[in-house]
Amino acid sequence: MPNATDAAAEDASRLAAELALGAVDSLPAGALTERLRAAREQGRPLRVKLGIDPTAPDIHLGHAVVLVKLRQFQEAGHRVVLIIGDYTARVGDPSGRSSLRPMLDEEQIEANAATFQEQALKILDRDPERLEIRRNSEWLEMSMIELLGLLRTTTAAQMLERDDFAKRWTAREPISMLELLYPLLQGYDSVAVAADVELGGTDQKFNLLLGRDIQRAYGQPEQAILTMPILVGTDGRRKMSKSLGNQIGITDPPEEMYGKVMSIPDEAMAEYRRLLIEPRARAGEDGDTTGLSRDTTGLSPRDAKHALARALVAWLHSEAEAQAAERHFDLVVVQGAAPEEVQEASFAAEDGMLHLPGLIAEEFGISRSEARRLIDQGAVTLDEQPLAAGEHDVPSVRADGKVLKVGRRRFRRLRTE
RNA sequence: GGCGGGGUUCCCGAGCGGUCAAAGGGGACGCGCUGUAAACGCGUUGGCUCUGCCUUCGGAGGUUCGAAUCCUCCCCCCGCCA
Repeated sequence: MPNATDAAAEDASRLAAELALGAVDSLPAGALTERLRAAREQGRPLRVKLGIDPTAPDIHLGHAVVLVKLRQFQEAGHRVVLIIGDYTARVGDPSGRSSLRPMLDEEQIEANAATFQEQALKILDRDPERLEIRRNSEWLEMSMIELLGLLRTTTAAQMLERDDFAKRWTAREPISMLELLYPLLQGYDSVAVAADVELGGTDQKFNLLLGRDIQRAYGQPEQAILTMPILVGTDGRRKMSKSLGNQIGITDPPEEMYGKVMSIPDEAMAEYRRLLIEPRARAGEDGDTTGLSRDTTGLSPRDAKHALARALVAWLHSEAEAQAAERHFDLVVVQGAAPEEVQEASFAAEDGMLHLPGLIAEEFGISRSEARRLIDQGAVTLDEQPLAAGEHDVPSVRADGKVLKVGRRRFRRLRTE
């Protein structure tokens, strides 16, 4: 016979399972359930922490994986504490990379922090009951004596447990003091906001767990942690990251976003869908009326990828823009035709001739040499007619009014002055 | 403090007196193919007034007919021992 307490317990564990869906790890076992139960007893929502360092100006789909999960917590009535790591960004976390990243100056961090916040709100529910945004300079701007107190919580041996540190240590590669300090500061963030749960990518596992130790040292209940898979970038192999140039920014313009999604390898589609589309479809908040984001089983890979691209653009922009982006893709990329709108470029002819390398270099910001090479490689056409190798000058009458196409996606409509 | 390794073209990395605008890989770009800006194949990848000329191999000088390669000084990075 289940009494009220048992029923509540069962409820908490069911909810925990649901919230952990899609996560790689929910640690330690049972912790999330326990935190849920404790919060319920105290009649308050969970405080779910995510820290993002504004080291790059934009949020990409890799970040979005975690943000989508946070959104799920919000939908369940909990409170997200988003920490903009304006202070930690100056330290540089090496997680998942093998070298120190450069320290950023204040100005740059400030600019990044502003756009980060704005972009995160595209995904999160901004209701102040559900969202608290903090900057860790609020508490990390601490005195030396406080810092010493923090340092006391951890040993060098503990730090060297971390995988990337251990590797670099054995390989005799440099490990900076700053990097060693980073996880402590992140852990202190958890203390400062009294986090019940902290999310992060799997590369954050060590830092997240260390946060528990630090909370304990400060006499706080320890946070449960949830690690989310690292989304692969458009190359389909390495993690999505700005510095690898394989990222899809959540504010990328519709056409660009659509194209980038279409460029991911087939094998990566399922992961994108599972981490970005399905959680929202389940929650019924993706605003999708076409059903495109739901079931793609049975579709050809091409159609499935189109559906994915469309769903993502519809999510981060709008359904109308997604449709437009799809048309643009079919027209320009698949058919290789000029887009509906082509920018004009006027030119002055000399002796009735147009010198193309000069014009191309100017219009597209490349060198004349490169422009010449493109012509010689048959990459330049006038109204679909390829220019021959060495055909660098053409009679202006042959160019006037025509659509100049350079490579696959650069177009201009030519006009004589 | 002592010893050693290193700074090369977008990135990694070879070169160690001429045949070097400089191997190889990555990336990017182009063409072909294709369901796709996937995969695969081939090609291009310093600039220019382009069968030649100019600029480039941490910086400044020097040796030489000739230097990324040798010498001097300087700047920067890294490891080891203490």
